Amino acid sequence: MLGRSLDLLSAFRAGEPEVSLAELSRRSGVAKPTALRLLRELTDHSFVERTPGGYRLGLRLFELGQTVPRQRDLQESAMPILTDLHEATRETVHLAVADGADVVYLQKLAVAGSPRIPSRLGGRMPAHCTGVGQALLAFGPATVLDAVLERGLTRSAPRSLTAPGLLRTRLDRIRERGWVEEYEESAPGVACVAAPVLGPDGVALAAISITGWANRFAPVRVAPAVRTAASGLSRLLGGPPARAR
Amino acid sequence: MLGRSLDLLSAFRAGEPEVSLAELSRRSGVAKPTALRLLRELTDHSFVERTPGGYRLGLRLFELGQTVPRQRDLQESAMPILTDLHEATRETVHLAVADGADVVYLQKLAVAGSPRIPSRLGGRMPAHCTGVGQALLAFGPATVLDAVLERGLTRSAPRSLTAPGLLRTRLDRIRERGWVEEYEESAPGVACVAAPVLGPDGVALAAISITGWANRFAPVRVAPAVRTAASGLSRLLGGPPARAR
DNA sequence: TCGTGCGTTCCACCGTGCGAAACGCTGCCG
DNA sequence: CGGCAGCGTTTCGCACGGTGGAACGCACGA
Repeated sequence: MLGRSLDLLSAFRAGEPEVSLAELSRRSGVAKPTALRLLRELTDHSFVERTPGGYRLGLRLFELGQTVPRQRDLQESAMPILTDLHEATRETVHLAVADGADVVYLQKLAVAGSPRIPSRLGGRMPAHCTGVGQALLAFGPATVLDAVLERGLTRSAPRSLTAPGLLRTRLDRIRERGWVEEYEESAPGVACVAAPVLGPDGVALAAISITGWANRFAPVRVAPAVRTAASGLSRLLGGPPARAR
Repeated sequence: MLGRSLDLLSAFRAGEPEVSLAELSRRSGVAKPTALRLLRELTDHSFVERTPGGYRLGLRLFELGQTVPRQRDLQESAMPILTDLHEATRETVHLAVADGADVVYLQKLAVAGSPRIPSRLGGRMPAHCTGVGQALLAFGPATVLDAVLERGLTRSAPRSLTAPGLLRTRLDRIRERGWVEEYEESAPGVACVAAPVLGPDGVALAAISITGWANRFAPVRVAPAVRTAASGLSRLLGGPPARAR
């Protein structure tokens, strides 16, 4: 019963104001009578809300979501640093962690006029085709890279890396420099600079990035700011400053 | 089974890095073997994570929490307005909605040096002793006031309103002025100005507030800015501008 | 060394969850 | 206007599966 309920919760999608019971049943594979019963119980606990046209996720999930320690602790420590970086560079700033073969965005400070990049607060993207992801692949636990290679390198943009050998070469380069310069790999026309946030054991537990239009964005110019921000956060979390040459 | 799982999820508290299985069992009333089984299944789906000393809520809940339509749609529309208000006044800004007899904070933009107020993003507080709550009580659906009166008026600060009659008088005054001036009712030394955000039917569906130290905070001075912000958001959401005399 | 409380396993004891089939309703299309 | 498709909901036969008291082994602290 629990498994089915969690399947139902996972059948909701970001950006949909409401979803019908029949559609939730189809997406989750849970039979309609069962889905109806489970959704009623989830509604009683405010995890789901009934709407005229069906159902939507409930406010209770937002409340619980805001108490997840892995997000909350990191985001609280990072916020002043991310705000400074955002004001100093006037570009979109991200904080992300690795989860399986993906990165999950714990914070995103956008800017009016900046590119409409596919990243979303609370959303996830394949690690190999984002700047923060490549920082985590290079400096994070080996399990992240294993997961990426096992799943295979999907293509998010025309210039996404899809060959494992090229990815390894790229990661070696990133380890040398200490930061990532990603160019049109997550979306066309978009460039990104990222740096890892290291924990007490010297392994990356998060990454920070700046993203902007490739045609007006000099990565070499903003890299010092990103690295300073990442080092500052590393220090706050008890780690060494980000390594570099 | 589902009810117990949701009870377990609700047994976690904000700010706790991890909780033991025994403690979760005590708080939720679920027997230890049952709690163990359910936590294992929740861990398999990433709703919960195992830690050295017990368990913590998992990143999946943060992800789902960020796709709750009622929070996401409102917060996305409000963000530019809240950011402007935050920069213009340099005080702490909140966006909240009503839920039962409480308000839930959908957004909070804090300021260095501002009072450490008990509100927390994703957190909830009794509606009657917050500025946003009083705005929602005055201009929101009657069900919110009913819920507050039914639960009774708890005291969050020495100056909290606890008499139903006084609350009604206060709400009448708020309806006349169109905005809330709350003075040390949520926490000592803290003042707040709030205004309702009206939906297409003219009923408040959210509220915006500014909070700061009472000794340096002239509510009459910042009230126009809060009301302008609330009116702007009302218009965006298809409602009339906030009423006032 | 002993006591306490932890996480975990065992197992007897009950329910309870599941989904196919069917129903009544609504909206759309010919 | 009638027929059809798909919806939300109910019924009910059919299995399992969930529950928690008791007990265990372990770790920690006094």
